Amino acid sequence: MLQTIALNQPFPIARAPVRTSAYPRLVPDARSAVACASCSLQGICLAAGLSSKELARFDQLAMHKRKVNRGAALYRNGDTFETLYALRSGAFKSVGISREGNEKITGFHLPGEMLGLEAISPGRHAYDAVALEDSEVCVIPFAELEALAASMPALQRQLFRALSSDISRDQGLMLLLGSMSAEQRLAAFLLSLSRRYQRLGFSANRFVLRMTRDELGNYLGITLETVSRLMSRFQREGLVSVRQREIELNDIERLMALVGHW
Amino acid sequence: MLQTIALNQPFPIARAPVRTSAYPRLVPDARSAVACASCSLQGICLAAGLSSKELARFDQLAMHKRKVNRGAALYRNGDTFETLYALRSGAFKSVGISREGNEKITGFHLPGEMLGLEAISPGRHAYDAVALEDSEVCVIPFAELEALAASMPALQRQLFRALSSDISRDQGLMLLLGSMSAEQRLAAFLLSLSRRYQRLGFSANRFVLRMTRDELGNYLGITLETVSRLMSRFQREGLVSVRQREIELNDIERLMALVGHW
DNA sequence: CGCAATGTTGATAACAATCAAGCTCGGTGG
DNA sequence: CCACCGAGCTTGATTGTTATCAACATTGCG
Repeated sequence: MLQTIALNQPFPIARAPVRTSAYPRLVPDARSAVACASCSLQGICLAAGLSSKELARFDQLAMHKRKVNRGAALYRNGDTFETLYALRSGAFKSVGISREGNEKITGFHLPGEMLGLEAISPGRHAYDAVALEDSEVCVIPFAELEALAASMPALQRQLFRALSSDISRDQGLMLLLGSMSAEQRLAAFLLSLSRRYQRLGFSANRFVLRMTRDELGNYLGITLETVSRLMSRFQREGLVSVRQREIELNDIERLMALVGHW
Repeated sequence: MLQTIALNQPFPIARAPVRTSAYPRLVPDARSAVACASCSLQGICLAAGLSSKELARFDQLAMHKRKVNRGAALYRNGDTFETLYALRSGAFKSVGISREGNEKITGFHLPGEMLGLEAISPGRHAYDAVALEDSEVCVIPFAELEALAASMPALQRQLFRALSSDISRDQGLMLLLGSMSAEQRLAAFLLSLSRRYQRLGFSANRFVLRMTRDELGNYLGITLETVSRLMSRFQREGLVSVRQREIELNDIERLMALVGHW
């Protein structure tokens, strides 16, 4: 049975341990509901806006769940694309790998988000999706989803929305990578995480990073040392409180000012 | 009547003038065909893969064309989203503008590409689409497109593909912005343009940039001075021949080596 | 013909990367 | 239970890339 954690408090406050595995997993819905109808992410995932009758049919399709352990891949670069995934609990990173072995992280994924959308067109995955902690996804066969969408306008629309918002998200990151200083990038990242956790029902100003400094820097296009220095500086200046991966945002206003209202 | 230009030779070779307006527009199909059936971009745009009967219905939908003069906007940040656009001729940039007035270019668009996809989910445009030269687009009302897609699997699939490949494209740019040196960014950009022109039936190693150094640098996340210096250096090293916006790639192999096989 | 926009090149400065050392914490094994 | 080990994190010193500031060149247009 899954451990219950209180909302608005995604990590224990007193003397919390540091290692990732020591933090409670990111589980928006403590009850391990199997049906979409009783899933806490219903309003966020593809199922949003479906009538109860439609939801039942969609449920059929997304019935199959899959657990992915920390460090394991949901899919890998080169795999043929057959299914989309909806993240139920846990967290993932998307990683591109060059022939030289350089890794580049293009995204972090929280519960309620779809994985695999970028592979529809080429028909193959171009990235690895690696679990940052023990996670669970709903498996959604794409061919059947397509067929269902054709007869269910609300679902078709949700799919378009999901794809479109992936594009928006990426363009936001492009702004970040292409025109912000290291300081602005980190501030923007913390603010964006804050919003995402809030949407999931967690606190907007206290959360636990799911990734290492190395992964974070990789994603932001800066080195892990720079991330570390900036965290320290933000703390010195009273913007945040940092204890390893536990983050508390103390002055969201000033963080936004740093980013400069992009 | 539109001016005819030879394929594989998108700019005149001898003593070409510099200003954009002096170059012939980017017009893959010299005949100003109105129907999709006779459009040279048929294999590239949404209409790809439709039967002739389906094409006729789609044609109805995309019948309306719109001309946009150089410097004018097709849509602006904040506009409500109602239609998608397929670029027939010319070129666009997508520009995000912050409250401080900083501009950030998130994409350049060539004929055959769709504009407006990122606005589906929020229902409003988050960027300006500005014509880099006199251009023409097909106007596609989204609500009707959605309805048509529901009854036309091939079209639905094309829409999914278009959305998905936008995501891929953005992620490619994120790799570029997040983990490449200025030199690698420019090389990668030139190679990517080369591929895109080739797909349109133009030469892969001779083309004309549609944007200023400023816009190019903005897009790549580097300054216009750096762009200029790198162009000069690439030329000194025999990688390319540059005369203002006319580019000839002399050593694609070495350019690819620079980028490092991302 | 001269002006405004665009592009090139040089000198200097700033930011972030790299290299390097040491610290913290949690897991592991004696 | 304690000591040690290693992954992850922090901090400092130095270097290098690219931004910034500045001057000048080119070209197309009015």
